[in-house]
Parts: sequence; C-alpha cells; structure tokens
Amino acid sequence: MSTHTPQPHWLDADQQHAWREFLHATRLLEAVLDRDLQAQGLQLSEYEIISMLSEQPDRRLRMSDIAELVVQSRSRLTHTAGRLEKRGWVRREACASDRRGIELVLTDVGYAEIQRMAPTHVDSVRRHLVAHLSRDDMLALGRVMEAISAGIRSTGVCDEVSAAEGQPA
Amino acid sequence: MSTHTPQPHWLDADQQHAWREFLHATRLLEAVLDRDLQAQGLQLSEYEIISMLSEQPDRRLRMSDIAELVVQSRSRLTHTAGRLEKRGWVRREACASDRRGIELVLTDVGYAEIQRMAPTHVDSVRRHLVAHLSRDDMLALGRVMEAISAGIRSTGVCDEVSAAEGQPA
DNA sequence: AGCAATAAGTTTAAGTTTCAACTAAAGCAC
DNA sequence: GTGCTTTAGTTGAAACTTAAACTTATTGCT
Repeated sequence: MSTHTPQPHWLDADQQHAWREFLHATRLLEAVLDRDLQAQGLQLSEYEIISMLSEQPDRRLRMSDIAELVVQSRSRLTHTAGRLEKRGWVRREACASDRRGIELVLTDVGYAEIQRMAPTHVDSVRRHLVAHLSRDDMLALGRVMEAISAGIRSTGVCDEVSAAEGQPA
Repeated sequence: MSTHTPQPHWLDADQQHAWREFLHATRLLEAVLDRDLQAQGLQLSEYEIISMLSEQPDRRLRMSDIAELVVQSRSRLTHTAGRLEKRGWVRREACASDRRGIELVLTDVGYAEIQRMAPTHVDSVRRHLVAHLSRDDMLALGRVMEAISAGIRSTGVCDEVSAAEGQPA
C-alpha cells in the first residue's frame, strides 16, 4: 500500500538544525506569549477563539468552523466555549440553517474585553517576535509558514486528524 | 520603568498575515506530528526528552537542563519523567557534584525504543515539513527561527518565565 | 418514504499540565 | 559557621485536554 522508497530518510545536518531551531523557537515563543496573556487572565488558545469571533462581521461562528480555524478538536472547543460562556464573554445560539449546529456569539462584554486586551497582546507579539526580525525575514516567515500549512492541508492529513475524532471502534 | 513609546503599535497587514500563518502552521504541524507519534504510543513532548538524552555521550542529563532544552516547566518534566520511568525507558540517578540534582538516564530499553521510533518520526517530519519547502526555504526557516530564539533569550524573558515557578507569594 | 452512513456537538472519564506550596541542598554575606 | 536567599526538584490538587461513547440531525441511496 505504501509508495515510499526505502531511502536513508535521515535529515542532513542543516535540515536537522533548522528543524531543531523551529521546534525550540516555537516552544519559546508560545511560552512567552502565553505568559503575557495569562497576566490578563486568558490563555493564547482562548484568545485565538475570541479573536476569530471578533473579526466576523456579526461576531459569530459555528463551532466546527472555529475548531478548524484554530486547529483544536471539537471536544476541546466545547469545553473551552463552556468556560468562556461561564465568564459571559460568549453565548451559544442555535444555528438557523442546520439544526445540529451551534453558533458561538461574542457578547458585548466579550467584545469589550478583547478590545481591552488586544493592544497588550499585540505589543507582546511585537516584542517577542516582530522585533527580532527584519521586515523581509518577517515576510519570508509568513510565506514559508503558508507553504507549510498548504502542504499539510494538501496531503489530506487534516481530514484524517479530524476524522479520527468521532469514529466508533 | 518602561521605555515604550506610545505608538499605534498595531501590526500592518503583512505582519498580521505572517503572524497568523505562523500560528496556524505551527498548530497544524504539531497536530500531525503528534498524531503520527501517538501511533507509536508517545507524545512529541516526550519524544523530545528521550531524543535529547539519546544524543548525550553518556545518555544522561540533569532535570533542569532538560527542562531548559525542551522548554518545559520543571514540574511538567518531573511528571513526564515519572511516566517514562514507569515504562522503564529512563531511570533517575543522584547527581554526583550537586546533591540537589537528579540526572535522568536513558535505559537500554529506552534507547532501543527511540532507535525503533526515530525513522518513522523523521519520516513524519520529512513528509509534513521538509517536503513542502525548497531547500533554501528550509534553511531560511532555520535562520529565522534561530533569530527568534536568540531574540527572546536576549530579552531575559526566559528567566522571568522560569523564575516565576518557585516563587512564594 | 425508509434506512444506512455521515456530520455536529456534547459528555464523562482518564490523562496531562499547571499552580502553589514544600523539602533539601547550595551559595553568599557577615 | 550561622542565617538568609536562591536553586533543584517534587508533590498534590485544580485546571485543562484528550479519547471514546453517545445524541441528534442531515445526507445520500434505493
């Protein structure tokens, strides 16, 4: 079934190094960004959700769309949405077109909160990421990361990942 | 104490886009790599630890050194080491020079296991990351990520992060 | 229409990570 | 060398995430 040729498959020194640095830097960056956000009482993964909602014209998105946008499992999103709802930052509403669906709506309170936090968070991204790169490098980073996302999506692995969720044994 | 000028501080469209793609791609990549590893019964974060140990000449490292290398809290590492120890993949040994210290040692079983898993994992990194980038882009990625790590470390934020751990109120 | 297969979300329990408090050993000042 | 501060690592409980089973609704097939 596999079409892989049995190559030596190892990464050469440069590739290895690049991969290492990638892993290390992403971990470091996420740690510091998360830390800065925690000071405002929110995790980065929660911020991402609110942020996506706030950018929608009607400040609402379906659960499954959010899950895909922020790359979280449906289950995780359910729990997180519950927490945010308890704070009063979001509200669940039935979806008109699909009665299975639930839309998550950013409340006025939630909108106000993210408006309040955004400058600090952006400043954090600036200080920990943008500040250390030339403009060209930042743009290059964007291009490269886009290629990675596209590549992963193109191989259909994402479907496998989410498909594995609701599957009975 | 702050030297920040009160700029509009927002990211421009290109920077914003780059940051978005970065976040999205790293999430996606970590998800698929983790998934592939799980098939072998290990999380990426656990693999990283074992991997670091396996590269040491004597297959051992101090807890705090590991924590720094893989960017995990000491507490998290303690728990994870406990799990790996229960599997028989690592063993704890007192540190000769510093009686507070503990060295984590990769057992023969652990070494054999990582040898077994490594090819599959490397293949996974290849398929989900390396395959989607030109060689130049891969190297550029390495350079950029290195700059980010260096930048973050230089601001001393890492110290703040770890310092916050053992601090009484 | 009737029925199997798929999709959207939730639930509960188990597993993992974080948080704060704690023990023990260095290090440092006096 | 006594006491104060910092460093290394652990602990247990709370918080969060994952995994698997489950409910309800939609879709597609005949």
